[in-house]
Amino acid sequence: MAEAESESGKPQGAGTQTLLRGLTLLNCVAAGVGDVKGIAAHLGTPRSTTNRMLASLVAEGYLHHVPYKGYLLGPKLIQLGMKALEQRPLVAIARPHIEELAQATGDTIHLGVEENGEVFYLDKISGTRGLEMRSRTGQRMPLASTGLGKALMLGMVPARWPALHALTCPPGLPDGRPRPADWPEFEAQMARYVAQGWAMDLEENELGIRCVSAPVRDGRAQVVAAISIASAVPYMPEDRMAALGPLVRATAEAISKDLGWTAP
Amino acid sequence: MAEAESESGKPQGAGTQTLLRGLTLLNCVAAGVGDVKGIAAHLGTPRSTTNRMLASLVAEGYLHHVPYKGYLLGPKLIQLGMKALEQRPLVAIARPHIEELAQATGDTIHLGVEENGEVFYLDKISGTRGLEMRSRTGQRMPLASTGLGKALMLGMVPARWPALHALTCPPGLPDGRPRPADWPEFEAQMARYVAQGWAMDLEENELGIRCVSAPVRDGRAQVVAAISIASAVPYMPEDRMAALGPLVRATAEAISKDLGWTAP
DNA sequence: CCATTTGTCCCACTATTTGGAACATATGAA
DNA sequence: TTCATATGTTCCAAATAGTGGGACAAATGG
Repeated sequence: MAEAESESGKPQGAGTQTLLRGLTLLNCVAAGVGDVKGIAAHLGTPRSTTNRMLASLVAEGYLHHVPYKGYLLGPKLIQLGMKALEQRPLVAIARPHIEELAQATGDTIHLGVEENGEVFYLDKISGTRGLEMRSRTGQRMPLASTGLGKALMLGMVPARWPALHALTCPPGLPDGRPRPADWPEFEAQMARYVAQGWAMDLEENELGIRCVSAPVRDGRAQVVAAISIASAVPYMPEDRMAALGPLVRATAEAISKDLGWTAP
Repeated sequence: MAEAESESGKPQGAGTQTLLRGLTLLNCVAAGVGDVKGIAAHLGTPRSTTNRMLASLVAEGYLHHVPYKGYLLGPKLIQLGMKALEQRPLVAIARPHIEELAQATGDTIHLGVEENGEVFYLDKISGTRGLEMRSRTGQRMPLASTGLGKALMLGMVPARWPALHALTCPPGLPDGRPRPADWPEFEAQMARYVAQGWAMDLEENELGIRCVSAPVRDGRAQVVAAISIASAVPYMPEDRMAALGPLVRATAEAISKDLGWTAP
């Protein structure tokens, strides 16, 4: 079984084939592939091997099994996921701050970090305005089109901006879809955001949704996360955004202080 | 390596040692054991094997690694956990529990969620007492007059109760129709239900039908559903309801645990 | 500075996993 | 009903994937 080896002879994740296969299987099911045949196809394993793993995962509660119907992610994964959130000190530390912010604004608050060139949503407090945002904890989004993402980009060297911007706006993208400004203007905006210490998202990720955001720094002054206040356009006129900017920034700095950061 | 085999000679999760070990490892970390030595001890594996698995899990994002500090659950688990919540086939999960409850009581069992200020029936198991209830899966009912609804209301801020109560009892409602108690008394009842963790419906929705109910919570301790035991008055004297209360509650909590909820 | 714990390699041995095959059962469409 | 297909279940010889001991370097924390 010739496995993919990158260039030199290092067999990436060697010595744990069964484990990695099982985890890939879980991702398969997470992606919505719930039938044995489909799973076996994705994994490249024969039916007998696939069934053996499925049975074990079901027995341990990592999968749900509806006989002759299909497989779904099980309760044990919910438990693990929740624990994973709890264990992130960032989430625990930021909670009280973003709760206060949610209270004060009535809008939806997000907490996220950068991961592999994307935003990773770590926490969300839904606003009290009745409207529900599509965003979800555990979700990923592009950096350049989201408020959170732009705040995270404020902590990177500007040299990385073009690539990230391009990644969000691939050439030949159909019109009519929300997207960030084109490059030269995008760069100008970012420069302004750096200067003021907070960023904006003007319906660039989702039509009708605007937000203001700010970066969170750790003890080494590195940007490690970002928070944002998001709401529907009617609740987010220009002047309100201008007023909220310093507020997100202050909250982000409060969190940063809890992480050991000290104001310059 | 004598593995635990339950009673007869069937080796429980055979053919997936590495996978199950890896998952046990994740649970280890979830339980707060973040050092290699501790993990190896819990698993009963030598350092070399333990490290190999750890490295793979870190590489795939299932664990966080702070070198020479320890291991924490990783972002991939947050993703999977959230997906699991989305996929949560409430009905499938609750089924075995409510079937058991139906078996034990012989009464009609309902499973429902809140939707737009109403109860939405997701599942129903008819009782074995010969009488058939009008309720149907997919049906909607008021919150304040049904057992399910009141259990769902237990998870809301009490500030929402008056509106929901009023919605069920519009002014000028003709007499003789079943209805919940008038406001001050209704509130007193709800307070008692909150305290005991389960609710009652005394022919408030349908004459001749009484039921006891309890809320079901998810991993975030949010009330996401409710279950109820319903039957005709002759089968539901006061003292039986008092006895069934703790039973519905226990069943509801069993379902909650399957959804990732942990007892406070 | 020392005592521990950890990260990283190596490698011979074998227990663990593999995957083909055959059969029983359930599902859904005709 | 029938059929065609997908699924659940078991077996077993082969060999590969995983094991675990050991030796070394590096980092930690007192």
